[in-house]
This record gives sequence, C-alpha cells and structure tokens, in this order.
Amino acid sequence: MPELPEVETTKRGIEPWLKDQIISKIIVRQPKLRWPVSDEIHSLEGEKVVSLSRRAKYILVETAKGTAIWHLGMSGSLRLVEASEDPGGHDHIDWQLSNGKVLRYHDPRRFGALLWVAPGADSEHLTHLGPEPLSDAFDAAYLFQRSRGKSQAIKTFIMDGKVVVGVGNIYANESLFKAGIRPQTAAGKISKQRYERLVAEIKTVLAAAIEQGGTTLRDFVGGDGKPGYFAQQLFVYGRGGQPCKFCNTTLKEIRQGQRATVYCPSCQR
DNA sequence: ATGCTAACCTGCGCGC
DNA sequence: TGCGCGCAGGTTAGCA
Repeated sequence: MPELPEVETTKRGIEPWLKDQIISKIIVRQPKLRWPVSDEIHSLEGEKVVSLSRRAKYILVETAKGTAIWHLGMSGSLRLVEASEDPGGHDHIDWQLSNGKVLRYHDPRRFGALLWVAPGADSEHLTHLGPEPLSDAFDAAYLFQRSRGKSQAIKTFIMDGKVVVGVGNIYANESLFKAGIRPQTAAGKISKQRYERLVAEIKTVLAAAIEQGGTTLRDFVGGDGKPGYFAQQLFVYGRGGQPCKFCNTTLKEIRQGQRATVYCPSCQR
C-alpha cells in the first residue's frame, strides 16, 4: 500500500526509536521477499544506528558496518512493538533494539525488501532514480524537457521512477485530476504551461498527504501504529462511477498498464 | 530506445 | 455458507 507519504510517515515514526540505538539482533523468519534477504544483513548486529533517511520509497538505516534499505512494497509495514509481543502471521523480520523495543516488519504479499549495502557503497536500486518530487530539481522545465518526443501516456510517465520518484497510483490519479489533465494524453504533447500546473499539484498533493500521515486504505499503519487520514480527501482514486466532487459528471475508470485510472471526462481534457 | 505485459504473493470483497 | 474471480499501495525483467 505504501506510497511516498506513507513511507515518509513510517520513517518519521520509527526514527526516534531507532536513532542512536544498538541493533542487538536481527531475526529473519521469511527471507523470500521481493529480493532474498542477504545473510550479510546480520553484519548490522551490535551496531549503532547512525541515521535514517528516505530516497524514493526506500528507507535507509545507516550504521558503521553498512546500510539497511527497506522497501515496503504493496503491503509492507514497519512498526515498533514491545519485546513481549509475539510475532503473528506475515511478521517476517524483527530487529531487537537496545532500548528493549522491537522493530517489526509485516508484509502479507512479500513485495517488499530488506537490502544490505556495504559502508560507503551505493545500492543499484537507488542509482538510476529520478529526482525527488518535493525537491527543486523537479520542476516544469525538467518534465517538459524529459517528455519531448514521448508518446507514452502522461500518467504512466509520471509514475516512472526514472522520471520522478514517489508518484504512485493514488497520487498520480489525484494530481492529474487537480491539474485538469486527461491521463491518456501523450506526455510529449503537453505544454510547458500545463506542466507548471501538474508539477505544482504533485508537490501540493504529496505534501498534504505527508502532513496528514498518508492515505489509509486497507491495512496501513505508520511507525506509531496510527492510521492516516488522507483517504476521505481523495477526488478520483477509488471513485470510478461516482460523481465528480466538482462538476457531478460520472467519473470514468479505465486501465493503464494494469493499474486503475479514474478521471473526470469533463474536468480533465 | 520505447513502451507495453507478465510476474512476484496474499487477502478481501463481490456475485452467484 | 461457500467458491471462484478480479483486484489491490510497487517494481523489474523481458519482449516486440
């Protein structure tokens, strides 16, 4: 479930409990995630957590003996639990901490990952990523330039992590609605002016969702175990066949690259 | 190079 | 009540 706001919320939620703590022990009950969990992850045992950071939808936990990189996939969550709390189904990984707490990774679909990279090394997964959507590097000039000559639909274009990271299916739908752009439009045919609007809406929508702790759909919980409250503010995602909140036109639902796209045929041109 | 499809995996809701 | 089908927040490999 996690999109960028959920990942950022998770990172902020667990950071105070992890930073400067010693990782006493790492228990991997199920190593078969998106990529197998390497045995080298155990080199973090006994190490102090120096810092946490986020790049795209990855959470990086740095120690002197290497960096752990979490990805939550579609259904993953990370939260702090008491050591006395028994693991349940799909609780694949525990990090026992020196403060007595346990960082517990839960992921029914196992599309997530826990990677280990050596100190000072770069992960292959992070090296070819586009700019962060909330950074100054992501602007209309950049998107306009990157999109010239592309016949690809604007929606799949902005969901491509090599173009810009962190724009998942929910926020791609929402920002295209707010920008008034039809999702099927070829990226290469969109004017600089319309990209100005789109970039502004992507930044606004993501920032607002982070502010409110992410979007809760089915089972997401942030690092503190509390759900987010953005879901009721969605204009199009999950609302196919229902009336547009602006103009009352029936929202249309189509598929683009096996993902649901919902848009307003009247507001989005 | 570009852009689309299938695949990874489990759970849930819906229609019958 | 139970069963089968379709769908779900992401990402990558492979193919035309």
